[in-house]
Amino acid sequence: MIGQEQFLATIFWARELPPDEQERARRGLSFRNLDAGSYLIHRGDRVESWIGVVSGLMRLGSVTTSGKAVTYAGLPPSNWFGEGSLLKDEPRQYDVLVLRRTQVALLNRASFHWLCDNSVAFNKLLLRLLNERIGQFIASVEHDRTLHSTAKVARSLAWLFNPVLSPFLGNHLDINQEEIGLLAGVSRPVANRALQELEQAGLIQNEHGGVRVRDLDRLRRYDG
DNA sequence: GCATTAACACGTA
DNA sequence: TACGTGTTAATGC
Repeated sequence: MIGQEQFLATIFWARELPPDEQERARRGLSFRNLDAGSYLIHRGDRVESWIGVVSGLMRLGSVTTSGKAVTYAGLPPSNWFGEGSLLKDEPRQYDVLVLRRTQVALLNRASFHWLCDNSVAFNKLLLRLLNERIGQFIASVEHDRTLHSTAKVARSLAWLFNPVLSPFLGNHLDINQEEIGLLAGVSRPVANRALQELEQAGLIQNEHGGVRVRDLDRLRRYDG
């Protein structure tokens, strides 16, 4: 089992719970290491746990009948997801692809439901995350028709760096231009040009194998 | 027109 | 050396 110190350092919501609930959550946690290119979840899988990204990068999406990959969200470190399927007790609705070597934390189903039934703090946490996701998806529907490639990249980055959904991420992330393209749904050359534009606009700073966000508010609102 | 793929040179870890 | 970046040419929607 994970130690108390590591628990508080790696699980962003740990400190929001009172000590007895922390203990219950800590006992329900386990960890897995995943290789790039593998799938953590396939659509239709049984739901076994609530999942948090400790390190690395994954992509939540699905594959259309014609075989085209569609991205719904990037999953950077400290992002927790999958509560929807747990709450509804239904099979997974999406695929989760591992983009680069990743470690995940798994809160088992029994602990998740115990916290839902007994912890006010945990329910507040879930409400906050769900509310933030609703905002993201509504904004996505609103803009999807009109966005050009640079704006798509800007929005994808802004989503990754959402401080409510990924509070431990800070303003830097190890992610290369190919991976940004995969998240934004554009090719690598287009991602490359978009990143240069966004850098010239002062919104981000490109680093070798990574990105630093300079102005998250403007990045979120960027429309070309 | 703009995007994609494939290929190349170059720089960095 | 292996990987990431920047760019171009050919091609497609």
